Amino acid sequence: MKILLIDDDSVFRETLGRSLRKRGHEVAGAESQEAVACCRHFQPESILLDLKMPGESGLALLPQLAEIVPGARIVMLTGYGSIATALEAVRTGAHDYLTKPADADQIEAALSGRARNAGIAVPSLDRVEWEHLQRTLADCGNNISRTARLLGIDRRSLQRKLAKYPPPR
Amino acid sequence: MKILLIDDDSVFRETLGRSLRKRGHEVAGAESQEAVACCRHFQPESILLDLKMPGESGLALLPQLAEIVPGARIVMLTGYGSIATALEAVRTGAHDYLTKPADADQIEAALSGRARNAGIAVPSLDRVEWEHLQRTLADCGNNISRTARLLGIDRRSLQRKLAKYPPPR
DNA sequence: CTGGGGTGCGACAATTTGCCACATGTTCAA
DNA sequence: TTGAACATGTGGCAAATTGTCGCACCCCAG
Repeated sequence: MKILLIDDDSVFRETLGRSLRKRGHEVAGAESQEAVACCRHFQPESILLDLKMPGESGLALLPQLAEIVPGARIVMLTGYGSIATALEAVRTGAHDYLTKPADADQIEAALSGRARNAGIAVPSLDRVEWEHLQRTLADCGNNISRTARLLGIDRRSLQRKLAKYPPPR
Repeated sequence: MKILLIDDDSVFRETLGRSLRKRGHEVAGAESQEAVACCRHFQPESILLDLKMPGESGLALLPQLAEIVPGARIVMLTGYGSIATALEAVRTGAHDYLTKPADADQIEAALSGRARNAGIAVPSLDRVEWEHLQRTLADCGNNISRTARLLGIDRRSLQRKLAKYPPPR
């Protein structure tokens, strides 16, 4: 399968690209800038599109890509998910939506359009907390003080949480 | 606008129905059982469908309703929200997806297809924890031990949380 | 330059958790 | 009927987390 990875993080593109090639796919990578051109040349069957990128938002890119390769399966990827953005993505034309961290298996499944996740695993309490926290933090433009106020916890506590989880991921 | 409310909670149907009628809509309500038949007779333009119902899941009902009234706008409603279920709903044919608690304004907006969004109050961390906890607990048939295991916390801690929050709320 | 915000961090008391134990219930199958 | 397996309610305690203050430093509009 011809897959195009669009993400401004080159390390991520490389890592994921390697994994997908091992599985027998033909992979190309691109930053948001080159995305449109690259898509035109490469004519991928599947596209993995990062939602949050410095330059143009993945959401803006989506319609353009869909026009260039109408048959391609487009999957949005984002660091933290919210239902609102997921719906937004799907409405705009995405076929699926994933949140990081997503392993190569999940990504491949989504790109293939294979049904995944029959059983919706119940996330742990910590997991839920972490996701909500990340989402809110992003909404606040990484403003820790404001985030803490919104979440109703002390800034110090937020700092500690942030300092603790990140490493293990 | 002709609106059909499908939810097994009659109180909820009544309350919401009243609000929507005040806004000048023609509203009918139905339980999951009667949903299909009711839909056939009423021929609504919009349908609000509860995702989680005792009998048949809203998800199962969705395709049937869509067939009966192809032009209707179908909005899923659920007590908790997860990206996975939201996508599932949209993939199955829903036009939008809301999570309780949703006020009449939000619901009306969604049913009308108007862009809503804008001010989605950020829930506090405690609030998120509480909701996820309640939802999981319900999934486990109020089995505290199992819930605690799923959530990755100690049974004792869960008990204490349950004992603490309820009163104020 | 000054005040208002934001960030990072140390310290300490107040809470909350994790964990074990024990006494009852319930349920199901031998 | 009896026993094993599992659920629930509680008590107790050490360990971990949180809430709060305080202080130093940055940055930026006034």
